[in-house]
Amino acid sequence: MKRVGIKDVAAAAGVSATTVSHILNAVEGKRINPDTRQLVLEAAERLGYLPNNLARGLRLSRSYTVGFLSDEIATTPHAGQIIKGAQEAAAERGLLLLMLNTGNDRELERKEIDLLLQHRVDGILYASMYHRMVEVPEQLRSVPTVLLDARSDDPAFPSVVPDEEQGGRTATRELLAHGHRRIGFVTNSDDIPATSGRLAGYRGALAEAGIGFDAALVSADRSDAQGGYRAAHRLLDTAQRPTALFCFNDRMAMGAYRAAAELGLAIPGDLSVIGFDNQELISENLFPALSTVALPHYEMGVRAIAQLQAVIDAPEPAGGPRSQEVLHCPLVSRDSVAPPPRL
Amino acid sequence: MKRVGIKDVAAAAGVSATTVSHILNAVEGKRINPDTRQLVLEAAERLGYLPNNLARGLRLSRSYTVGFLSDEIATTPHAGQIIKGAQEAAAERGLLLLMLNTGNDRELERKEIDLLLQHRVDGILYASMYHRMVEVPEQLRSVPTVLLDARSDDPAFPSVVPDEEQGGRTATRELLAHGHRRIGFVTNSDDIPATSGRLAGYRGALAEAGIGFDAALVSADRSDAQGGYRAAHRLLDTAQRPTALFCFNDRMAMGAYRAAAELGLAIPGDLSVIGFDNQELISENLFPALSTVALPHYEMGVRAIAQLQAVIDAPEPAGGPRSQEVLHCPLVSRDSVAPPPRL
DNA sequence: GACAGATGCCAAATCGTTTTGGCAGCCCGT
DNA sequence: ACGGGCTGCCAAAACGATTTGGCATCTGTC
Repeated sequence: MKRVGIKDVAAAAGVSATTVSHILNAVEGKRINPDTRQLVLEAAERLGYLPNNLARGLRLSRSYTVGFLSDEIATTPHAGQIIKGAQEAAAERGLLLLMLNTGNDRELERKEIDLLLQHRVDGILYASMYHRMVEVPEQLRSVPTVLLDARSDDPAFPSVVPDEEQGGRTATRELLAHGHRRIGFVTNSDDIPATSGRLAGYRGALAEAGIGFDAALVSADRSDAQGGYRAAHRLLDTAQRPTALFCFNDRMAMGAYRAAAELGLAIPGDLSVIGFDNQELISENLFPALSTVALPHYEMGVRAIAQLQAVIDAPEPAGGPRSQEVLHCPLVSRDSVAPPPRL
Repeated sequence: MKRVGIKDVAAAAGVSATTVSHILNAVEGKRINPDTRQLVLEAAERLGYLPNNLARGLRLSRSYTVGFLSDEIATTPHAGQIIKGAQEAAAERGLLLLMLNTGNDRELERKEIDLLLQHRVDGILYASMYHRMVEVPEQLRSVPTVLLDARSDDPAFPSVVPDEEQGGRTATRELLAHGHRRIGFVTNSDDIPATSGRLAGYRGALAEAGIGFDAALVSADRSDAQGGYRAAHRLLDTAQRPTALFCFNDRMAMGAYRAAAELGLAIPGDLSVIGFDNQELISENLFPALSTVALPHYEMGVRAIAQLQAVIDAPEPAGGPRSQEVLHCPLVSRDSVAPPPRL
């Protein structure tokens, strides 16, 4: 089952392979008789000709392929949207995504990058499954690379990350807009951009509203449902309990729901809750459905490919720093936020 | 930044490209002086030689690349594990995964397959994000293809799917083993293998235990938390209410939890609940943590690659039917199942 | 009718591998 | 000293596209 090549098309159309190539690639500055063009296009169509990308790539030193290298694809459902965004944006540009994940194994990572280089990828998306600082492997200096949901100290690498601070501000403003003044922050204590950024956003929004920051309203614990449950309990068990909770993520919010239920507090009647991440599996299935702030995963994938394209097109624009893109985190309003109870 | 080629290695080692190729590929039946071999290996290492896969593929008509074509990568977090399994199994064989998703757009799918064929993939994994019957596109007949989490009426395509019936039996047996006799089944009414298979498993396990099937114990609704909530309510509001609930999936189980809470039923003290799918985001974060049956996503990815490899190695073994693999769904025991309450 | 410039096409080189079919030496037995 | 069989290597031809540098043929002008 031999595939048809350019020569088959040439033979069928009665011209040379050169001419077929010129026509199919719409080469500039080549004069082609309209009749011949028609003949060739028809022959190609009829034979179902598909150019062999390997041969093409060999000649052009271009594989039309991009490596997508991520630390852990599996741990979070977000992965899907990032990949989808990158994949669709890539496809629009005629690029295909070569997926690999390293499992945070540095040695494996080295081998995988070698594999990608063997395949002569046009560029690499170095992705993290949660927003963090990374140490970019040396090998990636030799190939166009964009950091996805990650940043490096080295400004030579473009990056695309979510705007955690704006997200935190948005969440807090949403609660303020409903009239809340005592707003608890259920957070965690990891040293990652999400933690510091969302806290900064929380404080910023309070300051805008002329509300002083009260450390007693911030409670940190593990960033899962258990942690959220405990942290929320600590805040709600106080005499002057907050009327609203901003939770670091949806999992912690899920725990806060349970704490509220135990205390007989109705959401959102007695207590408003807002989450972060928009993990639909949780936020849509909780009762009442959880208002939250979404991470722009799809958009991040799209932007990363756009950045990569830019680097590929303009390899070294003066060695200057590359674009560090920060993406907006939109509010997703559901049913867990309402005005505070009347006293 | 020219990459080093086989000729550079040859020059550095003072031999011909032919010899380098023979040595690096450990070609059989070629006599090589150990000293020369050493020399070449060192030169290759020193120069950081990486073979150009495009050139290699062109010569061998083999791209060492596999297409992963799925309908909707985004809708379910399971996707990650399938991809991970496939990716790791592929990497072990020196294969890279080319990811594409069609969004159930038949026209887009056609174009994407063409793209994969242009890239001369060695084979294609045609994946679905939930177990179902599919109509395989004609184009896939010309390239080794394996169906992943999907089946076709055409036995020419090997497939890998989960054993829904065994899963349903396993879940039900777990409840029976704890002493339950009145077991409700919270299910849905879609016409998919999961629905019929899990029901069959439920009935099978009951029969094994000598318990008659009671249609009043089966309640169908939408397959999300809302649906689970309603279906569970219907079962629990009866006079002779079941002591345990087998839920079609973890989302429905999440709804069942809420129904139980409303009725003042403690889990697992008053009511045992078991789910299906093992969506960790839910099952681990519910309180108490949800016992459930896992879909073997990772394993499915691995097996699909193994099957694909088999097809690639033995293109047409007599036109006979290909292997239809059905994978075991293991029990994941957490805290939501206990013996029934004493009357 | 001859010449210049356009027009329309093609032959051959190239990209970096693998693979086929040798070709020199060398050793050995006679 | 000579022929034969090993040993160890290499030259050249693929693979299927793109690109460079023409080369005929035609058209119009004088």
